[in-house]
Amino acid sequence: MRMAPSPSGPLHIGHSRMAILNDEYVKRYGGRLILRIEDTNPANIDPIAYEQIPRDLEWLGVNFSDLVIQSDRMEIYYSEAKKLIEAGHAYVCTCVPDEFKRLLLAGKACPHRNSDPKENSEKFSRMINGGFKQGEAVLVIKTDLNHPNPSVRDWIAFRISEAPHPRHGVRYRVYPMMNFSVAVDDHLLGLTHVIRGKDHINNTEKQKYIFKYNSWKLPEYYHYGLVDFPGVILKTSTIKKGIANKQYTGWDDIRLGTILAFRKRGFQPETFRRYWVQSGMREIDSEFSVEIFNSINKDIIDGTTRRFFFVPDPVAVKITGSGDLISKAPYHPSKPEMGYKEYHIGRDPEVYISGRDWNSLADGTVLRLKDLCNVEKYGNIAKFKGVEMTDRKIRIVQWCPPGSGNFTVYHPDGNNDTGLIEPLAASHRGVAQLERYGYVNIADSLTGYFTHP
RNA sequence: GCUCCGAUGGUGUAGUCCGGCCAAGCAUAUCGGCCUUUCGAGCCGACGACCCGGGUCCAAAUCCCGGUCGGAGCACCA
Repeated sequence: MRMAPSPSGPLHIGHSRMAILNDEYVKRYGGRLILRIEDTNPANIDPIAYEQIPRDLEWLGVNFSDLVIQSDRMEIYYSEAKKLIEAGHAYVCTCVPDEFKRLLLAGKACPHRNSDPKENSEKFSRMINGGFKQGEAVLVIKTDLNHPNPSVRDWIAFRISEAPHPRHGVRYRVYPMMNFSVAVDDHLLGLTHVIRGKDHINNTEKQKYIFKYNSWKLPEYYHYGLVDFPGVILKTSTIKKGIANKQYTGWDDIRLGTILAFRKRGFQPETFRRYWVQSGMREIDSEFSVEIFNSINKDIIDGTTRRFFFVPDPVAVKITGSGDLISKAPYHPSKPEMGYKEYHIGRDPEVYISGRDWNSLADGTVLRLKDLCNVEKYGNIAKFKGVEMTDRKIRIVQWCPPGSGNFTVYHPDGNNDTGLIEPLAASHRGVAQLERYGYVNIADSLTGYFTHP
């Protein structure tokens, strides 16, 4: 099995399906999993990817047994190409690109198609040695000029790219196209099964010619359907542009669909795995369900997540007529073993309640400050009405004690909420449930990232 | 346009290869109820689907044909 991302940037949630499906297959049935970085287009490489892709995979719990970098295997591709040229299965074409296309669409041979292997070998060497400029010559694999799908007809295997390569600089100028290097590597690395997206079905057709010409054994191919991620920003070029012009803070900006962003929001690796395993390998296209993804994550974290109070849009409220007030509550309502939080806030304290609650209540309404006491609202005064829970039907709200710090929660839709957070939460790190608000990854005493409701 | 692929409730899926045990399972969402000092979690219940039309067959979500809709690819990206 193998995963073959292009190193145009860190992995995003779309890649995670490919990685997890392959990994899951190996975990269940045995075998090896190769991470093959496909960096054969020097113009579209972000060096950060060489480091970050393995890190993303590690975080996802995907264990690969080998790491292969295609640009380190150029000599192999060259020698495989020469073999095909000598066998008469490939030729160097120096037509202008438009002419080449026109002929193929018409199902006609280009004038170079029948040149003899010797001449082609020589021209290919000239390509490698700099005898042609970018765009002047390509190596083409002969297939079938009458193939019903025009894109499968004689396809390009190598082209010249003068862009410097982040790993090799200007050492190479002739790079294999994905269909060539993929076919060669899939065979040479001993691949028995290939799982990849349905968008590669046509590529599989093309790659089969390489296997046929070499009499190589074909792997089993599986193509899963495409997933639409509504509203999720995945496109590498968009992200890069956004980072460059400061619209995004980086690859881990929580508005993005990168693995880094989900991680920052407090999603668990296991969530990705469960989601993609549940989605299966059907060839049907589908829409990513944030709802289900969130629900899986909640299921995983709810039982171990501490509860805290966050008060967005706070208003100060003076409690009158109370004795010394003490609030003591478990960090998790059904897990007392997780410990308790406790505040001693004295007599007639000033506390903070969300304006969203307080302002929606009429004077004279009795409400309960959770784990503290009942009060009756009068303007900005809360008349103390006892600490005992007497009526379960009244509104129960979260509140913050004196001394609570400012806190901002950033949401993936770009909005944020500011307010106060209770002192014990400000020193907590990681995902917590902010009661009646949602799950939030507390990054520091001032900042949290919204996970999901 | 051409080539290929697909179609199960709001959403994600199981079942389709080898027709009957599918008057269609699960999850999520929604709605009720219970429980709970969170609008969280848990428990119970309800709602809700085999794209359409033909055919084969004792029997079709499952096989065949036609249609419709949707998707992918279409050449110096991976």
